[in-house]
Amino acid sequence: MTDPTGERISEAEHAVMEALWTRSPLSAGEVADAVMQNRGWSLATVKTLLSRLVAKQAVSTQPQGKRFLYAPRIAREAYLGGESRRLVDRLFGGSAAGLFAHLAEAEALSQADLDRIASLLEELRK
Amino acid sequence: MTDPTGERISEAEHAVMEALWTRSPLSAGEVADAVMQNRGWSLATVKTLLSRLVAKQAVSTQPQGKRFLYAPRIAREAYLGGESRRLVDRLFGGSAAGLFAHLAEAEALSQADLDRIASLLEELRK
DNA sequence: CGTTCATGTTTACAGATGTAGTCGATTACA
DNA sequence: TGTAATCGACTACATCTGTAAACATGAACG
Repeated sequence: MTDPTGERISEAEHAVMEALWTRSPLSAGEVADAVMQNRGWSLATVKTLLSRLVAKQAVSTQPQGKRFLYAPRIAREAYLGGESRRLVDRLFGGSAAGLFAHLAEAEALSQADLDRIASLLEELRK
Repeated sequence: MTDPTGERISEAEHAVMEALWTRSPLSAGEVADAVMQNRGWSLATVKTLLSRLVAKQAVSTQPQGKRFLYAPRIAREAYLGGESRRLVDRLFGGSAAGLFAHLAEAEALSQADLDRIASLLEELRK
């Protein structure tokens, strides 16, 4: 529902989504400003990405005078969930614990991560 | 190190890698047999994917008579690590705990996941 | 020895992606 | 009111991906 068509959002498009999740609605120019700080894109590129996102129904437009204001149509949470699940399914046979175990073994977990996870766990099991 | 060039492995290519991680070295035909069970690929497709993986230095070849035997050049662990890290970096600002929190909130964690993670945690903090 | 089978190599081709330029309409400023 | 700055739409184009056919060649079999 939050992802009507299930169309995939590409890496570059995702950067644009992040801008819109941070603040919206925004005009194309504003999105470009926000995004150009990290990626070095030209305004033209940002406009293309916005069009594609609109086509994918991931972003909605609302006319303001003669311009458009763009806003996300899919929630960040839903996107994160989809991507996370896809990874867990593809690489760890759907087991989130598998992913966790892997991160643990690879020592990819900081002490802060461990503390935070421990407290979340406690929450969940209470 | 285990990924000399850092060339990305695509989704389809990954399926071939899984076959080789399961058993190797294998001839192209054997890979095709293994992989065709899940994906419905033709032998031609598998051969293309193998070539691309060889080009990407993700798979090595060793001549056997007139044909090649293919084997993974990058360890599965390294691949999983790379992909997991990429996701965590891109979507959760590098915080594995962020990913965990998300999975937890999305109720994407089964009781088994929780138990397993709890015991892993205990291990780690001991 | 000729024919078929398996294989690696080459070529193909449509769709997705990254990155951007051009153009016509509009708006806002001088 | 003329002119420059904006903006959306369209076009461009190289690369990557998914999917596969065609071809050449050597091997195995009859």
